[in-house]
Amino acid sequence: MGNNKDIQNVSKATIGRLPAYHRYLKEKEAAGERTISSTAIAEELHLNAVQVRKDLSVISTVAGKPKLGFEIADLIGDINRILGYDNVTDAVLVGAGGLGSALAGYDGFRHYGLNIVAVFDSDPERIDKAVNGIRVFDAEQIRHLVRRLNVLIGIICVPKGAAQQVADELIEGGVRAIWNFAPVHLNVPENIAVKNEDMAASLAILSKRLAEILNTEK
Amino acid sequence: MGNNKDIQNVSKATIGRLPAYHRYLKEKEAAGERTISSTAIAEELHLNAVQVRKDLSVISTVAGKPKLGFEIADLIGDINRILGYDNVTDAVLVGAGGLGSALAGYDGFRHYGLNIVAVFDSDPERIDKAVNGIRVFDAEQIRHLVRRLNVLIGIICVPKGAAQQVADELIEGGVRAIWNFAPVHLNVPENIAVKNEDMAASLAILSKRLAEILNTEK
DNA sequence: TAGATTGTTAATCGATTAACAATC
DNA sequence: TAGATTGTTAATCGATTAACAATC
Repeated sequence: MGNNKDIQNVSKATIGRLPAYHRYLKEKEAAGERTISSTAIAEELHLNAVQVRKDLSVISTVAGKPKLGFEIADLIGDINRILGYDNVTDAVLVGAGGLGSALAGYDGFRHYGLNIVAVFDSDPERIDKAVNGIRVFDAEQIRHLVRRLNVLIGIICVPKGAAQQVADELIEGGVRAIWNFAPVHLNVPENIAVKNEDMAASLAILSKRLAEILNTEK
Repeated sequence: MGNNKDIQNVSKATIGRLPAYHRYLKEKEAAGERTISSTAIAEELHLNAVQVRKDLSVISTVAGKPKLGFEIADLIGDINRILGYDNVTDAVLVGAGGLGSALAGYDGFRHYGLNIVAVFDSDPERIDKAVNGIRVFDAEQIRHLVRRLNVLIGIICVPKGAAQQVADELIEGGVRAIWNFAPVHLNVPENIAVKNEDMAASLAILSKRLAEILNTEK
């Protein structure tokens, strides 16, 4: 049903900017500041001030004050609540290769409310070892363990040939959201959320901007 | 000034979809198919067929044929050319930690025309070792080596506290595009392209979709 | 008070989708 | 030929930005 100020009533574009606001606000808070204006945020993050104000109006429970701006602590609290940063969500990660191990080893996810409870791999060399203190299980166990641990989020870091099958098994186990780092499109039922981390797409967009910049110089 | 069919005349949204088309077309080509319809692509990638057709019309040099569709080989060639997949661009990577090493170790970048020629780190333990056959240099050398190697793209995989300084040094060395994996906003001159790989933003968007899905079920 | 800053309505922009004629 | 499919114009949608009144 949902609170008026919850994640569902916030546009995808705004949601995507909230983590950047959060980081900046945390920085300012650590520096001892108490209030901040939309203008200041916009300037720092190279955004339009009206856009920042609109974003904040959608998520903030405490209005800003003309001349003063917003209470930093209030805004941080609002973003924490909307993005679920203060309640932990469990996830499993499949694929203990380079990227998978790096992600499992990244403690920063905790700040985003994400807790990786198990890692899976099919290589006997890796099974039963640990990555950053998280045990690596046999990939055969995915369905079984995901169900038992009642996990809703799965992170896929396997080579592209294995990704679809891993996705199927995660879903069979009960996962409802997949964060996919493998360079393939996954076919999943429509009641499953997928977010592709498409490095090739990012690189393409960077290349376009580079081409534009180099071109305007001539 | 630029060909009519080049990266600059293609919208950002379209550019972001090209890598997915490319992967799918390669798959079909490997399976021995010769032609493909926009409908088939749209169905597989869960896109709108008109959107696919429009994307293809912007990038293709050879028109599709009613009833038949497009020549797969032609489309692959067009995307290769537009995204620069068949000419190699050199890049350097800074930060040989978990994520940096994983990226340096990912040979898939070669297919995207990206060639990492040097890695930098400030940890003496890592300097002069190699990651995936790429030598790790002292981060002190960034400016010097980037200039000597004439590299235009820098990839940042250092902890957030070090990212801004690394960016500054890369730019001083002559880098014009930065692919930033550190969770910080970088301040750079406006003639420098930056693409932030913001994991927190991706996770936030995935969480939103998950919340929606779970909610419609009740 | 004067002016910086908020919050909102309206205008603009870019991207997606619908409708449909052209054609192999 | 009939029908699947392309290519394009117009309509819609979502997000950004401009304009401006409200207010601390």
